[in-house]
Amino acid sequence: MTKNQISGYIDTPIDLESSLCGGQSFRWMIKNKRFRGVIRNVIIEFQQKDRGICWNSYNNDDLNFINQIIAEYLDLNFDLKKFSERNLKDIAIQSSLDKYYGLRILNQDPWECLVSFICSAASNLNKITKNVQSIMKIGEKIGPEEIDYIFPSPQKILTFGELKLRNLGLGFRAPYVIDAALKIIEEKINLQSLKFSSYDISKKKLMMINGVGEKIADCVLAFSLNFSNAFPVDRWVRRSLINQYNLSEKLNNHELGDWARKRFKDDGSYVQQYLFHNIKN
DNA sequence: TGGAAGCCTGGTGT
DNA sequence: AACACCAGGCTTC
Repeated sequence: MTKNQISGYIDTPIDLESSLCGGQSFRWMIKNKRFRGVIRNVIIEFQQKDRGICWNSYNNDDLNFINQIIAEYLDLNFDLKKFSERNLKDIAIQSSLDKYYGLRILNQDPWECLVSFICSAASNLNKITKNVQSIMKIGEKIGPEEIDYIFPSPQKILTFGELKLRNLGLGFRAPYVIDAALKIIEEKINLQSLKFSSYDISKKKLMMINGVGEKIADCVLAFSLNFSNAFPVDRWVRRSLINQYNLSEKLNNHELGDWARKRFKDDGSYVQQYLFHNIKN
């Protein structure tokens, strides 16, 4: 038997709290200042340490692989310093950077991300987390902790059924999750392939799913499909845009999103998260 | 074609 | 204590 447990250190500013538990992902558990979760079937723990973070993996000891999936998940190729420099004159972005420097856009599994944000409709962080974590437990348990599950496949969720999803507390969102699972099983949508389509086409495809409108589609595009120009507009970001950039209350969320995508381009997803955190907390 | 009601349900405020 | 009201949105009318 191998030990299966390895660790490492990443010397880059990463704010674990805002990145992992700030509303992009809902499956990280904090215990003794350690953030535990599952990335690509590998159980990982992160902890803030000195200028960066340290990590442990528990069911995989392939160092190259772990380094690679962590770098991908935490978007380590994105240069926050340059991001800040590009937006030096933007007071709203700078004031948020002061507080949340190290907040990063995650690269999550698209299926898990899609289900999570379908659950987010008219909900709140606590409730979404409960919903997502109970769905997660439909999947395979791979470790001793409460959080150590592989997120269930579309087929598994479909088999589990709408009624039981309702009973987990999803409410009116349950049939939406089922519709998403169905469209993926029937290959009407291939989430992985969306990475290689344009922003507009990928977004339209996602919005074919019942319960997925512009906001949820943008979240999935930004937080799991690597579309850095995606800019989800919820009521908080709406308020932030109107206040900080002096925009009219009369603009609807679609128009605000268009405005932001034009203005921030490939910084969009980062700008959105920084504005979101700054207005919420 | 825009705008508001309705949807599940847990949490918060009164 | 019980009750209204709302929440990181979408669909329907």
